[in-house]
Amino acid sequence: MENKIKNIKDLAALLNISATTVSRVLNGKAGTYRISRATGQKVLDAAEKFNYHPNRIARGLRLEKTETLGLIVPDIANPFFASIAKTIEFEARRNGYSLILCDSLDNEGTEKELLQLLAGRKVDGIILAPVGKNSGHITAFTEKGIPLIIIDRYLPGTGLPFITTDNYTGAFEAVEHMILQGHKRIACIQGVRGISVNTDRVNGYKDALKKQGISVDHSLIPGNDFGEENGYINTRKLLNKQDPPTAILALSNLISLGVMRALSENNLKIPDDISLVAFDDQPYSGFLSSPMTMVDQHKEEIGKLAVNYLVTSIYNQGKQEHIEVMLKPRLIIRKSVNNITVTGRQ
Amino acid sequence: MENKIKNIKDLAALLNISATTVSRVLNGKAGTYRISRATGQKVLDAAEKFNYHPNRIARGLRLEKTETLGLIVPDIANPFFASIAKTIEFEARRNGYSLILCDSLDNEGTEKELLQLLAGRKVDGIILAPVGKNSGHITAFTEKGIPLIIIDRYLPGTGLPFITTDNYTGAFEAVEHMILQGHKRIACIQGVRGISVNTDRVNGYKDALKKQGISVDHSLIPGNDFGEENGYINTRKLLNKQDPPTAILALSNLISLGVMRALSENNLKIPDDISLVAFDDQPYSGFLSSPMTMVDQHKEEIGKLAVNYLVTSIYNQGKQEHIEVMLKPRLIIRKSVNNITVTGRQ
DNA sequence: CTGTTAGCGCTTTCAC
DNA sequence: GTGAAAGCGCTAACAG
Repeated sequence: MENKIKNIKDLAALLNISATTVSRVLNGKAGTYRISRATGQKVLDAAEKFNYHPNRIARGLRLEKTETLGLIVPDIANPFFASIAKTIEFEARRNGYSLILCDSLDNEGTEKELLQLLAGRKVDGIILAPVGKNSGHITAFTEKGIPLIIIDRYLPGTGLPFITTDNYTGAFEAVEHMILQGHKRIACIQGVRGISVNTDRVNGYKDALKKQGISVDHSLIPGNDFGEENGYINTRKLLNKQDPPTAILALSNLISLGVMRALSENNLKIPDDISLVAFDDQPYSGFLSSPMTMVDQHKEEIGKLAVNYLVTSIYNQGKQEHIEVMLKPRLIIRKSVNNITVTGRQ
Repeated sequence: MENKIKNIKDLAALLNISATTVSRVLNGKAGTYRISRATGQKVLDAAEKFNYHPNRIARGLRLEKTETLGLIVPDIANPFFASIAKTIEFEARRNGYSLILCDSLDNEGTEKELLQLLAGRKVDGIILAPVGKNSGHITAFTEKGIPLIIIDRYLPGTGLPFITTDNYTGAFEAVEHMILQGHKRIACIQGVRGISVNTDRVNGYKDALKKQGISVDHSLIPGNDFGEENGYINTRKLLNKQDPPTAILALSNLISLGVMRALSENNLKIPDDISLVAFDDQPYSGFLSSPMTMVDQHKEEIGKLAVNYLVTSIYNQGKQEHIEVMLKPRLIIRKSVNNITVTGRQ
């Protein structure tokens, strides 16, 4: 029992057969090579007994594939990306892949380095939730031939395949909901300007307004970051206006946290004093000071589709089909939007 | 520019030098081997120009180290583990390591498989946030010689090194805080029984009670899971008692979400009708229906210490120093505990 | 200061 | 049915 079986040769020597045979059996090719049942079983038993697992590094070198996927997200502590990471890890493993997790810290330079790093580590595919508006480093990278799929955001005009949420519709429906509750002065606190997710949401917001004959007031569309602080600062500014909004659409869950902080500092209650809808439902969304109406994205679906796409691309020797998927979001109506049609409040 | 430089040999051939020299320069050993400035620069320039990065798989095979760390958590979508993963990824990368992320789905069998998987992938070290009470598969595993550190929970009597929070003190101080606010009937909704984190917290709870001369009522210590549902069900049961508690200590953030759900279904307000303190502060904790008083763990510190420990162990050829670290938690007092000393409410 | 050679552990021709 | 030998890309001994 104390024999040190460190590689396939040791095992082969022990059984008085060749490494080749052991390799074949262990890879389930006993049939293909017509290896006798006796030999096959002998190998399997020994591997089991000595708890031998082939060295996947050596295997990777030889096969020129590592059965590893890379995942780059801007912030794994953000519950949105954490949820996505969970389904991706699960799906990857189900398909025999391991996941190298990289956090780009919302920094484009880091993102670029990370792509290089993953290339050096010979991952078989990459799932990227990109940071910013620039995509030069990504398109340059795809020339290396490693399959890559963009999630969450997409980079228009680059031809990079992506899976994302139909953010336009998400915002449109959220705003329409608020309008139906009587709101006319609706603010929209933006995330990073110029990136697809944000642009689409803002456009959905504007179009919903226009459709109802409400003109767009650009002073009601501040902000330039998906973080909490941006929500806080801009809510304060909005509240200081002579004609403050009766409702706010927060373009991320973190922004909504900042909105709530500013509101509570001003002793303003949701939804009595002001209404709020935010993007991306979280487990705690229903338990906030006012259970929050949210635009929910299909995080599971995004993760599944991304992995499947990559697995298929890898199977086809890296030939990537171009796909553009936009999943319809879902408006979860809770209690953060006040109906002001009757009372005419504010 | 269209030369395909796919390995170190190609680059060497192009420059009419040996692969050895290229390797040495690229590994920063030009000095050690007294390689001429001219040659050194030539190599660096060419690598830059052709954007050549050595194949780390081949390197890993040769060096018998992959510069990869494995991280196993029970649920990466749980913000507690997501936060920890973030600092671990950051610290790992800072030390030149990449992170393979594994989610054990709170399942011990999966955890065991994952350990095997990581061993096969020849990670240089493993950070494990274990699932359950059993540790046989872990101690058996450490014999393989891969440095491993336990975080979050610890396994008493196994001699496995760990970094965790002083959960006893965390619970003790939380309960003491509630008692000072006049509470005497304080419930404690447990996570998984028998694991260190839970046991320590329950003991801290009991001892705080005893210290103040309050006897422990075992019917007030229900529960057996860290999830939301457990919090929900047991809160309902507690509320149905003829003598319900005036305060609840929830032993996880997810449990507290379940508590809040049950409370809101019964139209009970925090803290007016019932007080609540929970473990593990989250970004949203301050924005809940009542800003919640929380026992906060030093997630960053845990991540940093774990990586540093592993890096040191690896540096020392896998000789692991035995460490047991218990970080003092911090009670963040917000508004979810009512002072009932004066009114004598309930 | 630089190069030749061997070998990490695996799989895959090719041979019998 | 099975095995010997070559080689994936890299680096460490051993030369010189």
